[in-house]
Amino acid sequence: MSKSSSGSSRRQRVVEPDDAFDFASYEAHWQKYWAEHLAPVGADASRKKFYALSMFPYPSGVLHFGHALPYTIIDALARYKRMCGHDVICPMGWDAFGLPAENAAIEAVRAGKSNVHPKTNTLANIDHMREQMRRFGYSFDWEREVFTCRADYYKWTQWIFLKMLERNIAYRKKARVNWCPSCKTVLANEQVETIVKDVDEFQGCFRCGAKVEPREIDAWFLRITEYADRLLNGLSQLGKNWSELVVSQQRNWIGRSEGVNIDFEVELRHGASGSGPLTPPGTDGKPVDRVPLTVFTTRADTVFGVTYVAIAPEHPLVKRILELVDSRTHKRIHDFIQETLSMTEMDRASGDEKEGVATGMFAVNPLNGEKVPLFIANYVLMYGTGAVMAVPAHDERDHDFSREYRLPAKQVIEPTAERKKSDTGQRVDVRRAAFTEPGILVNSGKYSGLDSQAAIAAIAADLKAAGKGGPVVNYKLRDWGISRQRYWGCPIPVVHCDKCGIVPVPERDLPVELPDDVDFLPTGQSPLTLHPAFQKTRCPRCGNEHARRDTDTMDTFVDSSWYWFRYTDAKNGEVIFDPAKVRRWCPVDLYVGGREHAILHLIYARFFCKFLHDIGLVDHEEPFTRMFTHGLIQGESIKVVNEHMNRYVTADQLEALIAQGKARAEDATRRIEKMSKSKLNGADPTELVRRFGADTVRMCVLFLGPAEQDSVWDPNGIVGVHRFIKRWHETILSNAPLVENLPPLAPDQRLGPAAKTLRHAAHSLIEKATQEYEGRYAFNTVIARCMELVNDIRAFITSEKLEGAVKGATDPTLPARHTLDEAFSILNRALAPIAPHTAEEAHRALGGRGSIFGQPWPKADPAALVLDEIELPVQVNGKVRGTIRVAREADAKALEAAALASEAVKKLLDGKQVKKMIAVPGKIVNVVVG
RNA sequence: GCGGACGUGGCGGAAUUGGCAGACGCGCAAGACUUAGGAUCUUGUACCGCAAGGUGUGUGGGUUCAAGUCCCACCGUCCGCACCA
Repeated sequence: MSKSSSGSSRRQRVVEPDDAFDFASYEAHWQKYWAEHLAPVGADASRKKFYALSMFPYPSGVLHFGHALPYTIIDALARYKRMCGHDVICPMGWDAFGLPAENAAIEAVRAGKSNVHPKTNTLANIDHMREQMRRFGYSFDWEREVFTCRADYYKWTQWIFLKMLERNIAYRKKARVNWCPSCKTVLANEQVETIVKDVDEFQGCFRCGAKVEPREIDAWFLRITEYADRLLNGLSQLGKNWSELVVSQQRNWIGRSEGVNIDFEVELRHGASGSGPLTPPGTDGKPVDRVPLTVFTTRADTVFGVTYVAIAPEHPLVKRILELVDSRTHKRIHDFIQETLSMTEMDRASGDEKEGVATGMFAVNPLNGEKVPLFIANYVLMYGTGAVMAVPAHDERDHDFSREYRLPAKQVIEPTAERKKSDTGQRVDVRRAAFTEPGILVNSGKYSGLDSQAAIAAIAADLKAAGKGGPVVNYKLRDWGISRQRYWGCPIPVVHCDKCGIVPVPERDLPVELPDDVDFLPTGQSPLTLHPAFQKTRCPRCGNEHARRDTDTMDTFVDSSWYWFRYTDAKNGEVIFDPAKVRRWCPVDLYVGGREHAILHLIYARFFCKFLHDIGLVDHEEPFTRMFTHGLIQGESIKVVNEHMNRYVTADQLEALIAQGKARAEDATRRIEKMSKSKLNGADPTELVRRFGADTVRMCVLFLGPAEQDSVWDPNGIVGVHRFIKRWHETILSNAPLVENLPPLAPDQRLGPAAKTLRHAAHSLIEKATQEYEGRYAFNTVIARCMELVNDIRAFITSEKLEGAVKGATDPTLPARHTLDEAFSILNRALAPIAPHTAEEAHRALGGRGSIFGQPWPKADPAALVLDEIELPVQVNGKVRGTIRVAREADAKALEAAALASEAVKKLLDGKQVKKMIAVPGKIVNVVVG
């Protein structure tokens, strides 16, 4: 209620900028100037390099707010680094393969439109977006531009694939994959996400949200698991230069766990029945074989508490069991497996019912010789070995399952003495709940009395010695399936030959070009299958005329896993890149991008970098020295639900509806959500650039809040920033004559107190701005300080009465004018990275030649940073009661004296005893009275 | 459940090393200029109180001369992962 009433009072107005402030023409002028005069990159190898990179976009057709923030950040920092004298590259390109273009084309074909080929569309989108970027004043190095959909790029994507094939990093296998029935293609595990719709929770496609289905399919995989440990170790080296969020998510995703493999032995019996007794010895059926069954556990210390063994429905042993069990059991197992496997692995995981079937077989515990029943259970995943030793007493999942099937729990761990003493640790009743903490072993033969950690080590060592297992490391990370049954992607450069099998396309025949004339309407099989001329080829090995090309295309994440290397040598037609150029520019010094790529793109990119390192192409292992993850700019959506309607509206529409009596304020629900067309909560950055200018929009997205935090776009908030830009511009333009052709200061001309204060403000701004641009990236605070300086400057001009005075060497205001001149120059340079057009304009207005980006970044003068006199707070008993003005270098004694002499303290002291005084020079004085 | 982030005025946020909480901006209020203002400028604006003064950074404790900041316990919000044995 209070929310909706405050909402209706907060009127949203259409704010139009002042016509007299002609930012549009000067922005256009400077954009043209930069295009013609930008200093060539890489001209001077003696300068320190800086590689500024932002994630390249998918060319969807329009630049939206999701782009404005990262590109503004990267452009501001690139411009800053150039001013600092670095040799900077800040390239841009296009992640141009992918489903949206293909889907749009399909839609258009179905709607009967023409000229909608994904290629045509994509290239048109790119031209449009490049132009939008120019309007923002982004100083990207367009001569390095890459397009993943062009053969001159994907030739090298294919080349990397061949290198991976050579090294057995790429391989083919039949696998259960996630199939998106709507996109009609395979998704990688990382591309499947949990979707909650109404009350339903299911595994859906990260792109379209459709429920994914499992499918068995022959597909190409990249052996990223081979790199699991290196990917993990690399994370710790990145340290504080990567956000903790990304690092922990990647760590989690790799999911390293150290444990022990233990070989149980299963007695296979012919005619075994799962309905038989569950306690050993199982005697139904005839023994036919004994086979090893390896389980993986992180809690080998609980091995004496095993009361059954469970295997995953996909476990290879299941087939053998089905051949042996009696017909009733066969049917039960068969039905159970059918049911379980019809779900995706992740759906299975999200269900909470633990179910399973007894096989009638028994497994022998290698450590104590006990025979325990063997189950097939839905809660066991094909992780580790796909088999677990179940310990209901010390594992919650096993405990749940054991209750369902009335299996015993046997306690083998006791809390440590220390744990028993604590308030939560004394009572352990394994019949009621599993005790999952580590502790001291009991009922565990010779291991009894050991603590968990020691027992795990001892048991692992003994198993190893006995040849029945030993320590192992497992990962959650799976190999990366890259085959996609879609058209608009990079063809996989292999040939299938009936005689030779899979044959790689020879390097000299690259690229395998994606044909244009393909019927790409989705049928469930790869569109390239329907293109006989593409598919039919000679086997490069045996010359067989009836070989077929692979008709799948690669996951587009492959394309984007190496693009930043190509930027260093984008036009090279001979090799993927000149290693010397990569040595010059890489690793990337700063990579800016969204959190949505924390695991997908960033882990693939790191993997590719390590691979290219291994084949000797690059000499570093981590591609991005610093990763900055920016927040999302969200919008406030308004949904009106009443008897007339149930839909999203804009703020203006809501107002109109209320005025017409068609809605009441309380019918509206406001929510902060990701900007989207359907929710009408978006803002079009290009439209805002037209109305307010690029500098305003650039500054505005940075002023919204700390760049790594999500923030809400407030359509009214832009006016404050726009006003500031105008004020800054106006202040410089109208006061430029005050500092025109200043004669030098004579040695005896000194700054007055106001000038010293202004100088102090200007130089501390340099310190502040430098610190932020160097790495803290709290641009909002830099902007705030610049606003303050403009306010200070204006007040200074008024208070020093600079306007009226005559200029000349004898002008008494000359020192003040010099101070003003310096403050102007500092202000302009501090703002130049963020608002480059206005900074250029201001620089030019003050008589500057060329571009402001030819100017060096200012250095703070230490002398200006210290004031002669400072104001310090005085506390009495910890509460601020007043201030004192003291000399800058006043020591503790002087501070104490000044404090005692101050009115505030005298008044409060009033005869009371001073117990203690704390005086911190330069900070504070605290008087403690009794 | 595990992991991460966060909690400060009407709002976005500042306070980086324990040292004047609320910078800067929005909004709001009053005034100036103006034919007009949704332009521009000036002033005010954490809360309670006429005031003196008091209270105040999610809650409760603690350390300290001094805590938004450090420690302990809790509450809440958001995000990610989630039967990984």
